Amino acid sequence: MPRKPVARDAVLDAYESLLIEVGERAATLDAVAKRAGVSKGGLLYHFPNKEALISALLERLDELAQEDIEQMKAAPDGSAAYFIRSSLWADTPMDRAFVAATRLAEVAHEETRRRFAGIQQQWLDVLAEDVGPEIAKAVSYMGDGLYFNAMFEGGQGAGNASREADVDILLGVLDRLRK
Amino acid sequence: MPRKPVARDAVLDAYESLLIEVGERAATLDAVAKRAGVSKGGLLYHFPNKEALISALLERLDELAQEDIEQMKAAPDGSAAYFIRSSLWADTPMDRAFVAATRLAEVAHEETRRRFAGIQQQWLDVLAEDVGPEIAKAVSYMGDGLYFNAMFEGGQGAGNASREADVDILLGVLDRLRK
DNA sequence: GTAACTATACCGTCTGGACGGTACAGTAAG
DNA sequence: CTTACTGTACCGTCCAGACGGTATAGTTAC
Repeated sequence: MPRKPVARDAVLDAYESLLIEVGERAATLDAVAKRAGVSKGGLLYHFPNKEALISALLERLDELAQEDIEQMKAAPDGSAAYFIRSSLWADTPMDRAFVAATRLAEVAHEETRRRFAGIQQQWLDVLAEDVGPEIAKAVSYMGDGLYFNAMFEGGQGAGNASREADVDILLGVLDRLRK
Repeated sequence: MPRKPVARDAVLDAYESLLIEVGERAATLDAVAKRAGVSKGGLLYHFPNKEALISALLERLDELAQEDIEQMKAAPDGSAAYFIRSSLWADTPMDRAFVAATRLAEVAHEETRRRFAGIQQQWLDVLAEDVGPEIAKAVSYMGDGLYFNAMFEGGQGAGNASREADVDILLGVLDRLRK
């Protein structure tokens, strides 16, 4: 069999990084190829057009989201606590895929928006099992807020320490609500 | 005296609308001029370049934010409740300016990000006076979450009715926290 | 086992179109 | 006469995508 397509993953990773760090506008095919250490021709060999690149990213997001939801269900201190903790930017594969996709949703990319809605609904369902539908909503919005802020920091922000403190505060608030 | 510069505001409004509906990428100068019913030459008469257009938008945002914070302080049922209610997308001038500016922050526009951080801090301070620093954080993140979702609906979303119900839920949760 | 061939995994260059911005001549209203 | 535009023509740059070429790994045939 022929050699493995090492470039494919490199390109996807590079696209993700650029979306996070410099936004959709600057994540051009040239920039992606350069960051991935691949020629533009090579990039287009794997992804015939930009839409294909986006599709692959969304595919990856879906996979990671499914894994995440499994872990959430199995979390020892409840899915709500897990959810809040995991909404903090921690540079995990899931975080990266999520924030990268956020950039696309912002640019009014319909397919991306639909995927997001789906994932959010799944999260909400799992949360509701843990804390009931009302608190689930509150927790869900807090998590979104955390992501909203992570967006503005464009990757490993300086405000990481203070955000960690915020997560502890939110977990405290959650405890108060549980009673 | 010469006639008033009616085109200036029309251009700003158009830019705002396009940012909200189709994102930063598609909000080109040509598109803005067309939406505003103004020639491109006319647009560039008022705003010599795109950066000037952005500055004017941020100026408008700051003005509206100051007004909003005043109203928040004066809210009869407390600033936290006011904040949650006002975080729902209601197509107010403030909402429009805020979400439009969000689009720019996403594209890593530094000045916009700085302005956002400032406004958020002011909100947080006012909230803390009402409900204390911990709950203020929770409320602040819930509000951000609400905006985060408004972004994805790109203006008057279909999910408006269900979002209104969510606001009621969040207000209920807030009441539980207040005790 | 080696020559002929095929498929995969790339590289590098080019082009057509869009976009930001300039320039400038003209017009209409106060 | 000035302000507030319209309209068009144009330039430089950037970008998505097309295209032609190359290297190498497996496959078949003898």
